[in-house]
Amino acid sequence: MESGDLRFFEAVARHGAMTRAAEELHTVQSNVTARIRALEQAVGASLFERHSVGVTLTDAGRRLLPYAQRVSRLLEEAKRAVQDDGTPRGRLIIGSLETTAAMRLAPLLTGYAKAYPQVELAIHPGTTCELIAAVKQGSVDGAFVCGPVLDPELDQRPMFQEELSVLASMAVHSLDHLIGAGNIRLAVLRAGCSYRQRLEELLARRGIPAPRLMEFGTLETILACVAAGLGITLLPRRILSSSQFSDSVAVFGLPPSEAQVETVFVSRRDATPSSALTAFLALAEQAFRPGMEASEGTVLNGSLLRQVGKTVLAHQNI
Amino acid sequence: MESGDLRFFEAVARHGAMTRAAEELHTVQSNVTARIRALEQAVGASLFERHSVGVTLTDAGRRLLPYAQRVSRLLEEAKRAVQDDGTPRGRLIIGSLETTAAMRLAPLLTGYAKAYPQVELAIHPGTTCELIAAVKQGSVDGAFVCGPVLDPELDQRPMFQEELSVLASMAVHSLDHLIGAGNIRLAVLRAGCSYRQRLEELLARRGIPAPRLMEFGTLETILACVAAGLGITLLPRRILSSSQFSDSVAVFGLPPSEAQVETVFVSRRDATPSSALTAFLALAEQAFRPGMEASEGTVLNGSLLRQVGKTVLAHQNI
DNA sequence: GATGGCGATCACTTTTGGAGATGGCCATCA
DNA sequence: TGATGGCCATCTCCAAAAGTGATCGCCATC
Repeated sequence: MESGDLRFFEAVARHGAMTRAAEELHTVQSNVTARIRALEQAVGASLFERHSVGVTLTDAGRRLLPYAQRVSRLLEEAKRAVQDDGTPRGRLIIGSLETTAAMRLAPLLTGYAKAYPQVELAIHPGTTCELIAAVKQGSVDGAFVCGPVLDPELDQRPMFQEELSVLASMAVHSLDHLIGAGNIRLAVLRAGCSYRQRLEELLARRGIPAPRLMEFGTLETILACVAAGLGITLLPRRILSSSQFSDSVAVFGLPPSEAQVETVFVSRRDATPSSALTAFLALAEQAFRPGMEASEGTVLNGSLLRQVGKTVLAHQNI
Repeated sequence: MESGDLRFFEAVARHGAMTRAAEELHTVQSNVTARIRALEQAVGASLFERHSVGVTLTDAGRRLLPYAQRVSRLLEEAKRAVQDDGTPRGRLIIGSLETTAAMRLAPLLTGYAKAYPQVELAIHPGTTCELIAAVKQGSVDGAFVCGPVLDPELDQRPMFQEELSVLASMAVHSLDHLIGAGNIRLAVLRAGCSYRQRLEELLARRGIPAPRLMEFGTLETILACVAAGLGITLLPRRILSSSQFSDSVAVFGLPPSEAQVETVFVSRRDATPSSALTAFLALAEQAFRPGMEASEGTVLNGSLLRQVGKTVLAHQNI
């Protein structure tokens, strides 16, 4: 069994059709057929059921599929590892909740970009769910998400606590009052947003059914709509401090048990982190957890990191 | 980069010479040279330093090597997974401390062999160190070793407690007496034996330097020599109950903190266990930890397992 | 300075993979 | 019910890749 065959296999499985897989693989259908047959012979089991239109995986095929994916990931990682001589370089894609990106990341990112100009840094926004999937699938190297994350495939490092508050228009004088009104709308960033879920749970505990949603593309729009009285939202209180709306929305604190959320940085447990990621983590931990030692496995880069760390720390409280 | 190239690479790295690697790979040297060159081109780094005699890995090569090994392991596992339809079959190699094998495994093994006649079961004896290395390397599927095992690559399941005792000849009336004598010898199974290490620590805590060793191939020889007054040893007390020497050696108990050792079953965390291994674990847990639920991930096989479980339980206290 | 071990290179052969054409199967639809 | 279209299997042909064996050069060793 060769990794090349598995690439063919994976593409066929994904498309459910050899003809379309052939296109993706830049080859012809007869070829795909032949290699799948060869693979089936090599493993001694039939992998697809052939139908008049398309193919579907057999049980054996379903067992093989995750391995095909793991092998190709591993080969990619191997290539990166060979090229990674310890100096951070190449692409580094960091996922982040939009709120985290807005409130926390700017100084860290500028510090990192300055320290490691050879790294092409990209931020990929998303919800906790989306980002966890992206990390597991390998399309981002790591992500700041709403913790705790229990997934055994993922490494989780606590970064900082956020205090969530309910935001409403200035016309709202108390949450009870609002709840009494009965016609609440939630302004959320995205349907899968973890803060939305929390807000719904929070309302549910107070006996209020899940209200209607309004989805917005950006934090600013949400705040504007909340200020205008179109709905309420749940967001880290800190988001207001860097916002023009800090004086135009009412903030309702929550009991600590409901207000405190931990933001964690997750990354694949099984993948050896690239130097670029290692350096990022070192900076992030210095920025967000200055009292802590760098965790085990974190390769420090001597004076450079410490110096950058200080820069980041100085900027942190903007 | 293809898995085939990595096989070549790994063989060359292991032999430190292309010519000898070629032999192992059933091909000629020129071929190996060519494929290594191709691989180097594919990853964009040179992997070996060529010397007049043999080759050595470059830094980049050293980074690649573990991936080469992981890829080939993964491919093998994939093959097994495809062929594994849920019915335990094929080869299952279980590592075990010799004492554990002697005292505990017989009923479990006979029960397993009866329940799953299609599995070719093999027991691979060794010390804790050796067995852990063997599990990590994949040459055994799992092993009973002396716990705790902290290795993050390994899954550890507690199985049972042993009570260690110091064994000496009947002429020895107290340990203090023995220690005073000053000319102790330790009879051990193997230099890497974890019980030997414990015994040395135990003596060290009492201010006695590491004494001379006598190595023996089998438990019976050790016991015979201890009985004959040639030395002392540290072994699970239970070993005597199934031994002809139970009346001819003196047993010295130890305080619980030193006496209690946990035997655990370790297996690779990253490898999906074969059906044969899963079934083995289910039986082992039923045999050794009858009060416990089968742990998560353990696939039970309905009535068959329960029935076999009872059989094993009935035999357990031989 | 002869020897032996080992890698690089080259010309040559064999094997494998890929391309393109064709045929068969089957669901769909007129 | 026959035409159509989508899809897979098979076959032949060709090109690329992998493998072979002979030879050369390097260098440590004796």
